[in-house]
Amino acid sequence: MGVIETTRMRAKAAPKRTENAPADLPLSTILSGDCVEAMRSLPDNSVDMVFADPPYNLQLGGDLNRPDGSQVDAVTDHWDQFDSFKIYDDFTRDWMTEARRVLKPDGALWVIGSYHNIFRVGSILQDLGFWILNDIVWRKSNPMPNFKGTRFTNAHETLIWASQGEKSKYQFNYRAMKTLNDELQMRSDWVLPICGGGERLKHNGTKAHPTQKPESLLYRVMLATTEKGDVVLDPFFGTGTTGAVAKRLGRQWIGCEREDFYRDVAMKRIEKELPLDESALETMQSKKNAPRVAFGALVENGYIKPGTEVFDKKRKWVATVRADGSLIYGKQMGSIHGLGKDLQGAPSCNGWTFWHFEQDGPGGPEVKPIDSVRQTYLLATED
Amino acid sequence: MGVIETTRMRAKAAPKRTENAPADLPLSTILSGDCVEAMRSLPDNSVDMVFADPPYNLQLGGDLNRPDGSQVDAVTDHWDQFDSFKIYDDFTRDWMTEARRVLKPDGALWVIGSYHNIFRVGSILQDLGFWILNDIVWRKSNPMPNFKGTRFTNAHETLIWASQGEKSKYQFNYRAMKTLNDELQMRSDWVLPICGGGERLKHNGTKAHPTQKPESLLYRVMLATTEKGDVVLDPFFGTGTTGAVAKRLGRQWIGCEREDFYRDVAMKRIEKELPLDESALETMQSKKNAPRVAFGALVENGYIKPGTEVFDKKRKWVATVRADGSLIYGKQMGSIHGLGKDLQGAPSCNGWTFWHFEQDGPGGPEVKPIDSVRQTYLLATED
DNA sequence: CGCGATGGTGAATCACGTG
DNA sequence: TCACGTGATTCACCATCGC
Repeated sequence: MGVIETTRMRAKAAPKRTENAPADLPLSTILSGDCVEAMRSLPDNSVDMVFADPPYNLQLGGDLNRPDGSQVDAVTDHWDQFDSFKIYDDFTRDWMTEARRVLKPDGALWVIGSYHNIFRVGSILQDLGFWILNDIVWRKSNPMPNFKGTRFTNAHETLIWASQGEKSKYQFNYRAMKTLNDELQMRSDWVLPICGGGERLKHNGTKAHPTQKPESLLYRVMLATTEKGDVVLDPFFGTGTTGAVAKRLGRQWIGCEREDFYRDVAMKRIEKELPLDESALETMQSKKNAPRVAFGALVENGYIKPGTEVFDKKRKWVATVRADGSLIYGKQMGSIHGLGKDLQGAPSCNGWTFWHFEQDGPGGPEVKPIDSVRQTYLLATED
Repeated sequence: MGVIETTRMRAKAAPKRTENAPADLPLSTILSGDCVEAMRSLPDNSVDMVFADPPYNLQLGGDLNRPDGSQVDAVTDHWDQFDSFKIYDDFTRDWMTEARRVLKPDGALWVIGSYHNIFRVGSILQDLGFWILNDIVWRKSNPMPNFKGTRFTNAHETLIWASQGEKSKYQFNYRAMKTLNDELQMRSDWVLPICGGGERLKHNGTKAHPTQKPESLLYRVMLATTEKGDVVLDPFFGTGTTGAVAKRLGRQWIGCEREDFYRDVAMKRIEKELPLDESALETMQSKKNAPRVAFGALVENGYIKPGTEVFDKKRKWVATVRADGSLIYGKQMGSIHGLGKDLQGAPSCNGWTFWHFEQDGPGGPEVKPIDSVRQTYLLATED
């Protein structure tokens, strides 16, 4: 599907990720000049993530004044002026096409925008074949009020997270996000303060860049969808928030930035940044990443004896472990997963958490899921 | 600006609004058949607001099961099936063009969608010449989780509020919104629960419509951007939430709906709906222009005595008025808005209508909202 | 009547490797 | 490309029922 015919990146096995990026990548570098030209110098399929904070195409009519008469420092820099939607759309399609080429087949794109541009960006991204995974609302805890009282306070910006295609094996650190959110799934609305205070870069007393993003935003983006050592490309580098957070989190980075002044500010900023040490970078891992253990191996190795009785939480079914690691219940038999599935009449079943057994504990017999034995086995057999 | 040349509706003085709609408008009617055809029967420049909840084009894969094995009842209805983005875009452009014609020059369009369709919708709306005023995020307080742990919980939907053009004199009831939001400017992110419980329409025990919207959402939309007597058109009427809320708030409504069954359900629903009485509506109307009155001023001026007991309609909570105009309930205290909000656990609360008190009347004690005291105060202090 | 346990459900682009 | 086996995975709210 898609209006525009594209070379759809098809599903492939996720390549083994290493901390070593291709030797010809200009890591920790801010490329100068137009970002499309700059990206052309990068090889195909070479970066793990693209984070883009493109110009917003703000259409502010004249100057905006606060009630006290002071003027709002609006985004009126020359790089943000576009004569029409068409020019903005062409610009968007250009940089995004190049970003798509540089991105690995299983890499992901993040773009941030406001209602002025995000609908153009989202549509074009879909037309190019990207597959939207989530739209994320950055809900600002301290937005600028609507001084004139003519609209709702514009209190959020929108991010789009997209993979190269529907079947791509994108990276999502589910467990790390759940941990970060107090053991609840991370939602699509993030409450974060805008960039200010000491974090806001100043030059001669005024803000160095009109739309500097908070580091907390990039922190969450990278923690959620990259691994240590991954390469992050930012085509609109600005003052280098992406680079600073990447360095801190042990990710590699490449930036593109047209303005000499911003490149200067960004490089100085990133040089000052200190990387977190190894132990701090450890995040909660999903069970998906653990090596697979066959239930039969536990029986073979004596962790569970043939003849052991296993049962579900409510003891509705009590089955017996056989020497080959299969279970038997009356005349029905099967693997821990298959038998659990059949007995419940469910579409599927995780036998590791469904079946329990009794074990002697300090205060008498204890009931534990058989998964606890697997954990013990994994610890004991670690290199 | 705009890719497509359109007849831009230019700024005009807002026409004097009356409660009498053009005589040839089919008010309180659900037009049958395709919504584009149905709208063709309506005259140019005749409705004050269009609220549209079009199909989202979800593009779902196979079945989805919860961790407990139960199956998610997905939206797989034929009306949500489109073969390509191009077909969806054409569909969108068609209904929106017709809606634009029917809409008055100073009228406004509201559209709701998710990331599947909202970027297409937003782009096309801009191409047609609509001027986006806000994008509003409906943050669901109780969304469905992401059962497989593959993405962020999709916890919001997006609404776009747009005028016919940049210079249109659209309606925005700033003060009503501020009052509704505990005397803070209403923000672009609204926390509201999804439609469930007694509000969710059922047919033979199952939901009558897969995507029924909560009345609170439409309530806020209409309270913010229409006046009493305004005509609201909903091209995707479904079970008639727009009609029901319009009737309650004293707005006129016209719906379009293809499915006989939904039209039946909607008509029966709206017939049962009771309009708010004049005084309640007058109150809301007057708020827009009324000078702001602090509850504390009423206490200061003796309209309400400190120590007065105030309570919600069901008398679940009985609080006491303190000298500074704050309320106290047990150990909790706050403004009339803040305490009401906290006790209910609601995102916001209009204390003026939430809290009531007893007053001696001709036939014994009467229960009145504290807002009635504000009205008395305003009358007494007029010039 | 209150309280806890239990079960149902909502606009959802919802797994992955092996053969 | 498809079929198959393994196995990872949920939050808030409501309705019902038992005590």
